[in-house]
Parts: sequence; structure tokens; C-alpha cells
Amino acid sequence: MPEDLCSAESTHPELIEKAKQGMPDDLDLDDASYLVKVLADPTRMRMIAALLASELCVCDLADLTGMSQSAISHQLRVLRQSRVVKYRREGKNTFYSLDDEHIRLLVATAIAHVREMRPHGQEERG
Amino acid sequence: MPEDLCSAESTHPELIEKAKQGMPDDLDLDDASYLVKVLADPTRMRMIAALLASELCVCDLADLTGMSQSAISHQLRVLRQSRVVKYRREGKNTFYSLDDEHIRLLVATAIAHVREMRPHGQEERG
DNA sequence: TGATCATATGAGCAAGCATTCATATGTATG
DNA sequence: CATACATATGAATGCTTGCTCATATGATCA
Repeated sequence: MPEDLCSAESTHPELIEKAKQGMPDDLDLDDASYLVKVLADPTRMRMIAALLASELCVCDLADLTGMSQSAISHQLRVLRQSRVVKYRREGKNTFYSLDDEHIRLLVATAIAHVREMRPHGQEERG
Repeated sequence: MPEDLCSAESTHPELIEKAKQGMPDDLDLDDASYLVKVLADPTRMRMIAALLASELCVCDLADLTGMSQSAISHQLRVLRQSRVVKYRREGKNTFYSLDDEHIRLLVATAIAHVREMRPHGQEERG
């Protein structure tokens, strides 16, 4: 609830209308931001990047990322709940793999972006 | 520093090696997860979705998102710092627009994903 | 110059989140 | 059945973050 509104005359109705037209609905936008959140953590990004090449068990992921087994297990729960990974039991191991091809494209696009941006001037993170 | 390691024999060296091969380096992965973080908030996702169609001033964005001017201004700072938007002054207004075509693809891909997933079974959000 | 409007910014706060530690579950194997 | 190992989970914790409120900056206009 914005207490802090602009005067009605300060906005640009034509531009707002134009923006509204092509805009996905709220449900799509909420779901999309929720999905993307999954990649928005360095540990999960590494886990997913590793799973792009091969299915892996929990210990493999812990080893690859340098994180504890517990940390990985907690993160896998997040990935399971957002349906980004699926799993399969084999003896004592549980193998995780990507459940979704869109993820591949999202990761590739994000990485292409940062690689292209880098030479021209690094991102300020501050 | 993982206190909570798996035994060395518990991992699968071939799979780990295979995963390592195609994996982007740490810098790429960190930058990519940092970039994607920008979309991982519903307010910022809405702002960016709006800016896909047209440049907009701060009040336009506040109006479109139903957020306060201050909240939008703070979020715009985040978007500026990650070089996702650029701005242009015109009189009292500051018009913001997207500075990056990759963002368009990221948003489109994320939304395509959630739309495809939805019919088959909704995401559990934990 | 003083008033007004658009925008930016700082402090404070509450909620979210990633990790750790301790422990539980579950599967194989002796 | 007991032990060992792989994985999952709960509680606690400290850091991050998105918002509000109050105020500062910066531009226009009378």
C-alpha cells in the first residue's frame, strides 16, 4: 500500500497503456520470478551447471561445489520443490538430474550475457 | 568449509569429471547468478516486464506496479547497478529503459517455462 | 529566490534465506 | 539384527533484502 504516491498528472498514460498491453499477467510474472530465484544463488547455480552434463548423487554435488552434504541436501529440496530436478534411487545413492530443458536455456542465456558484458566494463556490484 | 563431508568412495569420479568438463568457470557462474537475481523479485520482474514495451518514468513504474515511489526508486538503483537499465533525464522526469537485450530473452524464457509447466501440474512452493 | 514537483537516499525494521550442527530416516551388508 | 553409509530434516543463527518513513537533491516555474 503506497503512502508515497505521485501526483496523477506526473504519469504518462500513453506509455503506461502501451506497457500494459504486451505485459504478461501477474500470475505469469510471479511464477517466472519465483522460477528464476532458483538460479539466483551461487550454490544452486553451480549445482545446476554441474547437472547440465550428467546426473549426480548428493555427494558428487557436495564434492563439486565444495559445500557440506547438509547444505546440498537442503538446496536440493528447493530444486525439487520448484520442479527443476528429478531424482532416482539406486542402492544407497540418490541421483539427481535436470527435469527441465528451459533451465538449460536460462543458464546459457545468463552466462552469454555476463561474458558479453565483461570486456566492455565490469558490473558494479555495490 | 564443509565439516560434513562424504567418504571419498561415495562419489562417482567419472560423472564428476564429465560434469567438470562442460562447466563454466566460477566467475561466469557467480556473475550469472548475480545477474539472474535481478529478475528474482516480483517487483523488479514487473518493472522489467513493463520496460520491455516502452521507456517509463519513476512514477509510471510506481503506478504500474502499485508500489510506492520510494520502493521503485530503491529497486531502480539495483537495476542501474547491475546495468540492466539506463536512464535519461527530461525536465523533471527521469525515463528508464532496458539497457540489455539478453534480459528480454531471459524474461521470455522464464515465462515460456512457467506457462508450459502450469497445465501439467502446478509448482509446489513449499 | 522561493515554491513545487520528481526522484534519490539513509536509517530502521521485519521477513526471508543459506548455512551449520545435531539427528533422523532409510538402504545395504555382514 | 546391528552396523555403516547416503541422504534428509529440524532448529538455531547470522546475513541479506525489500519495504516504509523521513528527508535530501535537483530541476522547473512563478
